[in-house]
Formats: sequence, structure tokens, C-alpha cells
Amino acid sequence: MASPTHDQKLDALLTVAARVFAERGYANTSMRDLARESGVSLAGLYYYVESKEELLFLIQSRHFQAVFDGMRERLAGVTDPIERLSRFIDNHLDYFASHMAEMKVLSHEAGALSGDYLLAVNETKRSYTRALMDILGAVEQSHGPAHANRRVAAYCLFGMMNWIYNWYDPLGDVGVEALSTNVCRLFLGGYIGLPVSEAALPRSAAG
Amino acid sequence: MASPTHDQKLDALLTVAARVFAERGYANTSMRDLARESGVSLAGLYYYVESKEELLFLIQSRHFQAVFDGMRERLAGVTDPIERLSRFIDNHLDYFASHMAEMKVLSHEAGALSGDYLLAVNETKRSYTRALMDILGAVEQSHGPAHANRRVAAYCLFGMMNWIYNWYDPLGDVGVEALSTNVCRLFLGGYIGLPVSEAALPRSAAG
DNA sequence: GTTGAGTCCGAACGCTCGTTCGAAGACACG
DNA sequence: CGTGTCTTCGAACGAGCGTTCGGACTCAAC
Repeated sequence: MASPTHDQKLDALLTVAARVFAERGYANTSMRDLARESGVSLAGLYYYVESKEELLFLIQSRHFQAVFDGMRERLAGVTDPIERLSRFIDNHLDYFASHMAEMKVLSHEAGALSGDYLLAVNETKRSYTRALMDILGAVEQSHGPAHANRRVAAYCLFGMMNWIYNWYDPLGDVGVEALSTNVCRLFLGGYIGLPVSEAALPRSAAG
Repeated sequence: MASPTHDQKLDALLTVAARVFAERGYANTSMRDLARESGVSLAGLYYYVESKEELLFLIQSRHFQAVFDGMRERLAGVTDPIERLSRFIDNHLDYFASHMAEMKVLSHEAGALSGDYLLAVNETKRSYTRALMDILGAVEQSHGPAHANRRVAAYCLFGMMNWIYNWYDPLGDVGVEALSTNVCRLFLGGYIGLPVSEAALPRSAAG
């Protein structure tokens, strides 16, 4: 087995950092904490990363990009608005549940970045929000006027999905599939007043 | 005009602290920041408060209790489950919108407390969650089986409501009444699949 | 054996943190 | 005036922070 490459070590460092940031919070985590937990010396951390803030940025931007790319991929070729929305939700929750620490850091430490780091992440955020709003527009076109303001509904959906780091346990008795189904039903039922058939839910559509 | 009493000065201090905590985050706010912004000397702060953490605790516990008491009051004598749920939501959002800084501190800095402080706030949290779950149970009894798991639905609703500090501007073009109406419709429509009539919404019921 | 790039670290720098302490001003009461 | 309580603060304490710097180790290339 070859010794890990530079990039692999950085990845491992980011994984540790995400876990510790999620546990203690970004501001309460010291570089000495990260050194201890990653087995690297304090000074050694700076060989892989320019600053503590870059560490946070790399966690946020890489995983947000992964969510974004996954969404693009799952929507490719899908035209039915309801199914597009279902897949959007499913992709988000899927990634969230399998990367709880990183996504908590993304959701909870949004205000901890500054300067160009903040601008970069906010740009992705804008695109992602736009994508959801476009889907909601298409849903309205095919299913008549919505029961709620589109922008409010979009942020409510993000609220439902991003809040889960406060309570959801991926290993608990509610599986990711059930969670996704529940959120899809809740949101779709409320937004267009349509009882969502099983067929429209992403899990059964994918299976 | 009489000079402010001890309690009034503490209240003013808590208001300033909530604003600064909301802006910069609890961990990134120093007692020196609070001294500067409140016009009190650094040492002077400790005449009103035992520690920085007690400051956070007082903000969280007082305002959470206010939300809780308001909820109790608005539900008193109301028996229709749908209206109870609507009032629960309306009370929450109403208080949130008129105390954005304090509620952001309550929502965002939940993990910053420790020891007895944490236990006390968590106890209120448990009661509050229980209250919502009970309402959802009653809704199911009167309107048939829900379209989503009760516990998941409860946390989704909290997610929608508590997330608003990330995007909502009480002075923007979406008023609190509209926000509340939207959230009620979204949630009720999704949870029991019932198109919510205007009459069931708290604003019209109260007017 | 020497080079040179890649990797890692002990020790330190300057700074900010939450908190404390002793003293001083304000002010009512005798 | 003197006394005591309430209120306020300047100055300092020890601790921890993010970051830097010079040097030392490894190891393939020549």
C-alpha cells in the first residue's frame, strides 16, 4: 500500500476538521484541537492549508459543490416538474444524511466566512436557490397557482431540509428514504395541494 | 424621569448583547465588544452578570419562555385542532419576527450553552416540542391519518420557522401576517392534505 | 555523496480572551 | 459630618489564540 498522497492527506484533514467543527463549532475549535485530532503537529497543518478560514472554506465549497453537481446529475433529462422537485429534495437529503458533519458546517457556519471565501460560497448558494425557484415555477405552470408565495416556499423547504442537523439521526429508526418521502409529501402537498402519489416519489421512481 | 433601575439596566444590556451575538455570533463576541456597545466598562458588566455564558442563558431562557407563555395564552380555550395549530405557528412567527436578534441567538446558539444552563433551556424545548406534537395528534384524530410521520413533521415545521433568521426581513415586502399564512398553508396542506380555508388561518380568526 | 524538492515540527511571537480585584464615586440615612 | 450600600471602573492576571520561522528529516535523481 502506497503512502497517502498530498491530496489524500488534505482530504483526511478536511474530514477531521469537519467533524470537530460540527461538534464544537468553528469559532470554538482551535488549530491545536485539529492538530491533536488529526495526528499532525500544529505547524504541520499549515503545510496543507493557508489558514483556519481556508479550512472552513474548503469544507463548505467542496461539499456544497457536490450537492450541486449531484442535483444537476439527478435532474438531467427529467422533465416532469413534480419529479424534478422530488429529486431535488431527495438529492439534498441524501447528501445531508450521509455527510452530516460537513453539512452541519455548511448550514451552521454560513456566517463564519468572510471576503472572497464568502463571495464564492454565496455564489453557489444563489445558483442553488435559483435552481429550486425555477423548479417551483415549472410546478406552478403544470399544476396551477401555488398555495404559497414562491420565495417563501423555497426558503421554507430549505429550512426543513437544513434544520435536520439539529435532530436527525441517520442511524435512528427513520431511514433516509422515509425522511425524504416525508419531506416531499409535506412540501408538495402544501405547495400545490396535491396528494402526492407514491409513483411521484423519487425512491419508487428510482427503484 | 427616574434613573433606570437595576433590572432595567440588565434588560438593556441583554438587548444589546442579543443584537451583537446575532451579528457576530456568540463565540466571536468578546466582553469588550459588549462593553463598548453598551457604554459600560468591561468590569462593569460583571456587576450585572456572572459570566458571558449567563448572558447567553438569560437571552435564551427569557425569550423562549416568552414564546412559550404566548403560545399557552393564544391556545387557551381554543379546541379546534386546526385552529390550535394555526395559532401555535402564528405565535411562533410573530414573536420571531418582532425579536429577530434574540430568536436568532436562541436558534443559532443552542449548542453554546453547557451544564445547568443547557439543561434548563432543553427542558423548555422539550415541553414546547411536546405541545406541538400533542396538537398534531389532535389534528390527526379529527382529520384522519396524516401524510407524514408526526415527529418528522414536527421538526420540519420547526425547521421552516426557525430557519427564517437566515433570510427573512420583517421590514421587507412579505409582512408577518403573510409569512404566517404561507407557513400555515404549506404545513397544514402537506400534513393533512387539506386545502386550508381562510377562516382557519389565525389572522382572519383573530380579526 | 550531493543535491533538491517535499514533508513535518518545536518554539516562539504578538495579541486577545474571560475574569478578578481593590478602590473610588454617588447618595441616602443617622 | 460620618457611615454604609449600591454602582462603576482602571489595571492587571493567566491562559489560549492563529500564525510564522528556521531547521531537520526522507528519499528519489544524478
